[in-house]
Amino acid sequence: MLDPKFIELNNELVKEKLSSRGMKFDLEGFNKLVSNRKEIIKEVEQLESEKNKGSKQIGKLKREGNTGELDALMEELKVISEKVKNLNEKRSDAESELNQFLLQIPNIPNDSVPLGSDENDNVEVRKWGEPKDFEFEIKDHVELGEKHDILDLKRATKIAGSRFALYKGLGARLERALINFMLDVHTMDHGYTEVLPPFVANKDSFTGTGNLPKFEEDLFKLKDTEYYLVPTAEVPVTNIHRDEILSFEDLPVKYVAYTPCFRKEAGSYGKDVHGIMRQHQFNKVELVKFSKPEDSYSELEALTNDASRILELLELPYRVVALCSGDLGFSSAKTYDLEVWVPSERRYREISSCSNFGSFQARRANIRYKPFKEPKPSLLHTLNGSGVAVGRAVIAIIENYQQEDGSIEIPRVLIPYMNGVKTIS
RNA sequence: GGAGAGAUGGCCGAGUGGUCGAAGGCGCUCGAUUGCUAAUCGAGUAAGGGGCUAACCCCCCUUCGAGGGUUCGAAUCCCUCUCUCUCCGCCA
Repeated sequence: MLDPKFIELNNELVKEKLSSRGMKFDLEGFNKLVSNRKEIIKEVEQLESEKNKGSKQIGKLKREGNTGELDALMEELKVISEKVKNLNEKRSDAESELNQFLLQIPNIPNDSVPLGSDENDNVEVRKWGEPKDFEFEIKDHVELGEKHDILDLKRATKIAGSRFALYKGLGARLERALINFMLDVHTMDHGYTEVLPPFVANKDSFTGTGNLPKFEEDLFKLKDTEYYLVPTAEVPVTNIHRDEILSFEDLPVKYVAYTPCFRKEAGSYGKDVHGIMRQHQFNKVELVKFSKPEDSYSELEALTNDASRILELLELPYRVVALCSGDLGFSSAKTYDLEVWVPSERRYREISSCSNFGSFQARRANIRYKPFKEPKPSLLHTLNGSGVAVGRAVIAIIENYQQEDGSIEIPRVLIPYMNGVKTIS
């Protein structure tokens, strides 16, 4: 959520920035809502002040035993009280209208974000590793997965439906090995604190991170409850500190969490129907940071590096892409995508998305910190990124590490996590 | 699932219709003092919103788990909900 005061003071900038991400900002509507709210507040507060004074007066008169003017005063206050009641209803209407308006508005892109309208305008920042030249006919992860009986998509469909996976044997172990490997690297080398959060969260949490109210159709809601399955660990982990005030000394706070992620993938019909690229349920190791505002962009660079290091250790070719304004996620001020090389598609595919949300989520979720030597708490900045998506890492490993005989080598760093298994054959 | 108790400021905790935004304590900040990481004394110490302002000061409103109600007036009375704790039952 944007700061209404900031919008008031910078409405041209806001308009321009939002249009860079393809959104038309209704300035007139906004101004109307704001001034409407202020007017009502002024009026109601004046009446309340009158009411309070009168009530105090009554208390005083009663104590003094002076009952002469009581009835008249009480009658008068009754009228005021009625007015206040009515106005307060108007006030809460005005405030929730403004709130609803603000909740629909995406974050403002940072100045460093390249301008553009869609993913074709994203900018490649750097590349690591070389896509391998295979001297034989390669197979995709589905074919290889079935061949070695490590991936059983047919039976997954029987159990649940399409877009679900059943890992078996060394496939299941590979998934688990990756999770443990990633958690170890981020906790031991990168200084993150491991958390294991609930896999469901409530409405307040989803509103805090910006998934609600706008994106309810992407979520699995549990029937007859207020719970939703988490689409990413970002939701429960960012909400760890909702409605809290942290000390500047504690910042940055860095968490890493493994969770499964549940997404309806509404609107992606026909996209990535083959294999496990796009699932209703997938595993992910997520990095989340709470940072001082002045540090958040350097923290974003660091976070992106922490995520890329996983790919480097796995020796998977990847590139880093800066999302353009038009492709930016709703809550994000700046995003880098990490894209891993997928041989069967002969292109890079997203495996991690690292974002700085500025104070956008912090305002919604009311996460603040006490700055050094300043009495008033202020909003901190939140960041997160996948470190990395486990299912897609499995695809990348299976395909990039395939051998001519159809066997799959295990990346060196994973062998200890695979109990010494070096090849799937 | 059954029975009971509770939720107050950063923390602990008093407060059952008006002088309560809230005693007292801890913590923290500042000052004084003692020859030395401590003790003692004094002062200060919630958040959000609105107005004024260049900014501060100041003024006003709201907030005692959340939401409603009664009342001129609610931390205090009534209703609903959420959460926590204790006992019993069940259980990975």
